[in-house]
Amino acid sequence: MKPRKDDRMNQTRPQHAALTSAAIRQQFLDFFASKGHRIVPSDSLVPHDDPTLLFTNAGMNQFKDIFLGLREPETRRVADAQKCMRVSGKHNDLDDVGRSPYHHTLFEMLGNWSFGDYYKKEAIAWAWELLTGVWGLPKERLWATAFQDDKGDIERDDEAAGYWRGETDIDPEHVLFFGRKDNFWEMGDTGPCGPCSEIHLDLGPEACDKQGVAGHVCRVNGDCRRYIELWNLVFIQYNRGADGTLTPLPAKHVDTGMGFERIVSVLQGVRSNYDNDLFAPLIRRTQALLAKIDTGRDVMQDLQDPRRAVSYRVIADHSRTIAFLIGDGVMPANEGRGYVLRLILRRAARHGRMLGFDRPFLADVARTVIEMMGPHYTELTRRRDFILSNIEQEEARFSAALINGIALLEELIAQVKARGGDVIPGAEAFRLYDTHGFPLDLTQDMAREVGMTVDMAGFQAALDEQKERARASAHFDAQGTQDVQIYLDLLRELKAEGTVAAAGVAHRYDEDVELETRLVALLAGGRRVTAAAPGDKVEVVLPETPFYLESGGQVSDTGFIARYPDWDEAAGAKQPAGDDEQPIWEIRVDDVRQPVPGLIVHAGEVTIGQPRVGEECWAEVDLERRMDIMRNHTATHLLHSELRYILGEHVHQAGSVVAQDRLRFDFTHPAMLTQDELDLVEQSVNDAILADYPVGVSHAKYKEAIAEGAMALFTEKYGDDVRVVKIGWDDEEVFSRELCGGTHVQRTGQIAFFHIVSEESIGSGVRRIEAVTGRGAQQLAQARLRLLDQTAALLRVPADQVDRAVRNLYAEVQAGAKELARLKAQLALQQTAGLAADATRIGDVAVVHAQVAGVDVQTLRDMSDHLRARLGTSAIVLATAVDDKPQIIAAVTDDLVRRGVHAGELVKAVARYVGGGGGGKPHLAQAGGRDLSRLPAALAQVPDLVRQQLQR
RNA sequence: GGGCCCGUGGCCUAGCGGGAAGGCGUCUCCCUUGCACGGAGAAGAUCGCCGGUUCGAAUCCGGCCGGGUCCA
Repeated sequence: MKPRKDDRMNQTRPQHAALTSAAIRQQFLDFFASKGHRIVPSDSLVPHDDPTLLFTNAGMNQFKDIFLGLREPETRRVADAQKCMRVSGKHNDLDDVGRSPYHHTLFEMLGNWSFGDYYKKEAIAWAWELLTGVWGLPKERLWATAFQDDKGDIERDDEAAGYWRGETDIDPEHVLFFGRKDNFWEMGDTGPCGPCSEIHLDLGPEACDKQGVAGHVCRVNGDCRRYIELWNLVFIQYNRGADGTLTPLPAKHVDTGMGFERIVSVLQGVRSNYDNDLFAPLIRRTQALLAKIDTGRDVMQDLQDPRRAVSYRVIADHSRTIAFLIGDGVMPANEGRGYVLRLILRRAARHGRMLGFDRPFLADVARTVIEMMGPHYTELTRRRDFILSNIEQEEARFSAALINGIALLEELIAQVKARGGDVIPGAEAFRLYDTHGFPLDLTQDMAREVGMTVDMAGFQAALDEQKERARASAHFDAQGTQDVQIYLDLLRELKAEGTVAAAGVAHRYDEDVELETRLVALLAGGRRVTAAAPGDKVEVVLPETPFYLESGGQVSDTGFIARYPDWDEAAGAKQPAGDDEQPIWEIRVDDVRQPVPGLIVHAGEVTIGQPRVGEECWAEVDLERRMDIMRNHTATHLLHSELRYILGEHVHQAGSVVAQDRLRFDFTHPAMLTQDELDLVEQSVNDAILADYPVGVSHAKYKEAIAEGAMALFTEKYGDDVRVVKIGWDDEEVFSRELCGGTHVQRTGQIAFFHIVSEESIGSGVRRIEAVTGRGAQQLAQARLRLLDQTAALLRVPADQVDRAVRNLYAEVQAGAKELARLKAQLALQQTAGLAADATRIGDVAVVHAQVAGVDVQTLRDMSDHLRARLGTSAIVLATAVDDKPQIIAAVTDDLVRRGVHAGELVKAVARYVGGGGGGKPHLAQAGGRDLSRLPAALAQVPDLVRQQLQR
């Protein structure tokens, strides 16, 4: 009997039919824990310290520094499940999502790492043990690959192949060699790299999707779906230099990655990832939601329809991505990561609408994502409400964009139809998409409904043009790409000498603001020097430093490094003798940087003398400036706490700057703050200052600190040991508790005063508050009060009555202006009688041409209206002086207009005499000029002009 | 980082170089005991802000603020 498809699939998982994805993940982690690995949490999807990366896209991202030799690992064996995204750049799976069974925007990568510890033998043996021993995959269906250079330059990886044959009981025929494309891994053009060894699974001939294709042969690394890659074991053993040569690394590493969704499908015996228990519940949830809406069909049959099935899959895939991204602090926005989130969210919403959703539904699907994934990715559960409300808001924004777009498109269709066309111009379709965010496929759908098409070539051309423009203007600032190599060498050398500790330059900002130390290295112009002279720009390395290094938004300290004359004298005289003591040499420190982890350099200028490497010296932080910074930093925590209290728990920090003169705090909040809210926030922060809470710094384990409710920044990377800044009394509910490495005042009272300077938007859903404290606030208050006093003096009222005085003054001015206008109008109307009597007669036509004193243009118009009504058939030209410049109004009755008299031409001709121009409608026109003295002569022309026009 | 669109009485919109218009809402009166009833009248606008061009700017140009949207 021929085995049925299902039977065959079952053969690949004989032992664990009921394994859940959560159990599989846990078994992986437990397995490597049993092999001495430390299990670390997944890093954020938002990479820190790596501007080249939009999203975490591989398990090794968080260990990149270790492979590059920039950071020492805390332990040599780790394993984890890392959330990753592939939606941009080299790896872009977005377009395949939903169409292929295994491409996802968000996925988990299971990995185990060795940092200079175990190597190929163990990595191979353990991978085999887990797959065949723990998970019971059939050995005869597994294949292994190893590296053999197709270019013949690099050594063949017989070592790996040998371990496959020697350390496992894999069929030796199943060990194959492949070239660079499949089996050599490089991080970039230069840097660590090495051969890799992959494990593939044969799903059986039925899995082939190229059956019947002429010449197709199923094979490992082939082009069909029969053989799938399960696990990639990378052996990092070389460093590729800038010249392309490979040099063996002293410490060899292992970097492995196994796609979680795929192994779950394999172990659960399903063909498509959308059928495993990571995705299927999301599809079911979507169906259940849809079933509540009258779609006119049985949604339970939807998956039979390939097009609808794609929509369900896209929604399932994207809802995971959306929930995780927002969980990691990414907000829908019009640029960067936020834009990718918006794109994905709107794609999902669009697919929902194609299925028949007529109301927001994504948050409901995301709720299921959180229920499913929350137990392992606890940030989802912690930020549940935040995630859901953000999804709701963005979906609502999308709905608004659609409604607006539909109205615009209907208008456009009507225009095209009016022209007798049936093609919507590409440029117009693009404008809808580009400017109004209206999806192209919707434009096409709506066009089709009325028998029209869209000019796709035109659309594409417009899109290309847009892309070209964006690319042309993208200037990637070559931000002083100093060669890090010099710093790496320097640090290595200093460590070897023992002048700098193995852990790097000791960072003592927490304990001291000045300390006695030694100048261990000097750089000038990017080169190492042994001495420097006044005026030299230098970088100074000390074995330990009291200077704060910019981090967590707090700017670096400035100050001095100096050597004093009493240095070598008797003990006890080592203190700088006082302010008036002239140092032997002095370097002004303007900035503090860390070019490579562990190496802190003080950048500045030599102001006095000639510092020499090896000399002892004092490092002194500018204390006054540091105090200002500390006030601002503690105030930032108070502000954060109050914003959450007053606006709600949805407020999360989205960045901050703590400088000496101001603080800047970015946070998530959907709307502009009202004045009342701002006032309340400001007052509450000041109350907290006056309460004079103690500020304490403690160290804790990350998990414990979070469990106690400490606020952590979304995008920040925290080690296991964290520093917690607590504001409040011990025996009461603490006021604020945040993970923070910065410097703070001891008691909030030292902040003295807090004042908000501005509140603004920096993107949808993110607000920015700038504020001042202490001395800055005092100076600001002084300047403002002075201004107020001056204003009060001008108004001749006490300062506290300035607002009322201005209001009264304004009301008076307005009332006066109104009354003046009324009187002027009255006066002017009284003049119309005289003007009418003086009208020149040209046949049956009355012509009025006169200069009126002390009126405005509006009054002239009113007068002309009256004159026309009074005189009947008439042409009227009235002028006056406004700001010493002539203003002219011409009015003509309708019957005269029909007889060829045109007020616009009339007024234009008159205005020409006074050096101006004008125009208007045939019955009413307006003009102005420059030369008031010629106005009488100009007006005198009017009867002739009217006569000419009548004769035409 | 680069584009594009929008900002007009409390709300929604028209006007896009020469008298700030309409609808909803508010107020007064009339009619009417029902539902978004009908009629007459009134109040309410620094046309987002600041500059520039022009005889003249809600309108054109530039900058800023606020909102929307696409690309990188």
